[in-house]
Amino acid sequence: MTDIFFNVKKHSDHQKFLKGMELLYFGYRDFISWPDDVLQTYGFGRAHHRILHFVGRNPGLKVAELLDLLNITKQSLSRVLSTLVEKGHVRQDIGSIDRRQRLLHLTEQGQNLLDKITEHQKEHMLKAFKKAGDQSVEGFWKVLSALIADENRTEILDRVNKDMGE
Amino acid sequence: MTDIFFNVKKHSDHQKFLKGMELLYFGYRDFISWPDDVLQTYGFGRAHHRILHFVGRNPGLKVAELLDLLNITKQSLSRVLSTLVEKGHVRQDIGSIDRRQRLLHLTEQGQNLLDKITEHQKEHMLKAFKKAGDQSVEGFWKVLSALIADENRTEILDRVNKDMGE
DNA sequence: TAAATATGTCAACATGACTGACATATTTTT
DNA sequence: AAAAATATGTCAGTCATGTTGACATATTTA
Repeated sequence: MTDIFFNVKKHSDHQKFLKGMELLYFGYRDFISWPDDVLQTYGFGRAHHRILHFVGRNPGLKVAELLDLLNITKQSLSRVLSTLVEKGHVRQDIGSIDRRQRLLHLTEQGQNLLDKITEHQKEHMLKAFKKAGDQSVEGFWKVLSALIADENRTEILDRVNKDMGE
Repeated sequence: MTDIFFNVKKHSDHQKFLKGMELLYFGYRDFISWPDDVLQTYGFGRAHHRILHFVGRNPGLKVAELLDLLNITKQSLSRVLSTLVEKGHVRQDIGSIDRRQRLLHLTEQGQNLLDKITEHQKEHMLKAFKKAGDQSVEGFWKVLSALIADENRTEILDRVNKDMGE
């Protein structure tokens, strides 16, 4: 990579912004599209992947917590979650303290599917991390954290950092 | 920010991947949603914003080049582009050498709209950059560049780096 | 003159989001 | 004990943005 293009001091504020948003757009677009083919073979889409991921990361997550985390409506969640439950990838346990609650877990089948979906995406991201270098990865995390809306940041960072960096 | 959570050496590969993808998801989601309200007052969406942006960045862009850059179909582009042309934000010039081509430019009105849409998003991103620090911004750019699919990277980086870092 | 190319349009479909209202089951409050 | 509140699910309709495949016009190239 031509280092001059990554030298922040040779960029005006406007140029920094343009480069930031364009790289974010293309990097995100390409990264997020990686699992599309695998998802499609199961009749699933990106929203299904998202549910599988966050339920896997937070076993016992309540439906209301998931709605809040993903910032989507009940209808949006229900449409996708129902399919995952029906097909046996997610199971809903009744809350032991509050039996109205539905606590979400991946089934073994769901975990296997998630692993399969994630496999190449993980490989791709780790390869990108290796190429960019450890310090760049730390910077990447810092900028992204700072891009998260103030009102969401604390909760999101708590969840993202769960069980790591200790 | 608690530095320990950004210490890459205290993360396994799996943890690096999880943190990367989750921060990318939330950072992108929140950042991209900023202009939604302004867009909506014009009856526009994110796809309109995208067209305005890339046409503004590449005056004289051919329709086919835009299709290739955004990796979408003619139908998708046409639906959105037509509206922008009809409402006077984009104009199509006939190519002087090849009169079949349509060369896209923002009108003054379109540039004004783009400036308005972009204003708070830019402020937000620059604020995030300031918070994270110059070295983090360089890392951010490097990781995102490496996340772009191999087959897209050269062309995208050429366009992104146009007129900057010299 | 025929073939190829650049672009536009059409209708139908898919995915994933939203609104607003209504429903059941359970817990909490009165 | 009854009413109110809460957790979740469902419904129908709507919207944004993507795709497919076919067909069209205008222009350039062979």
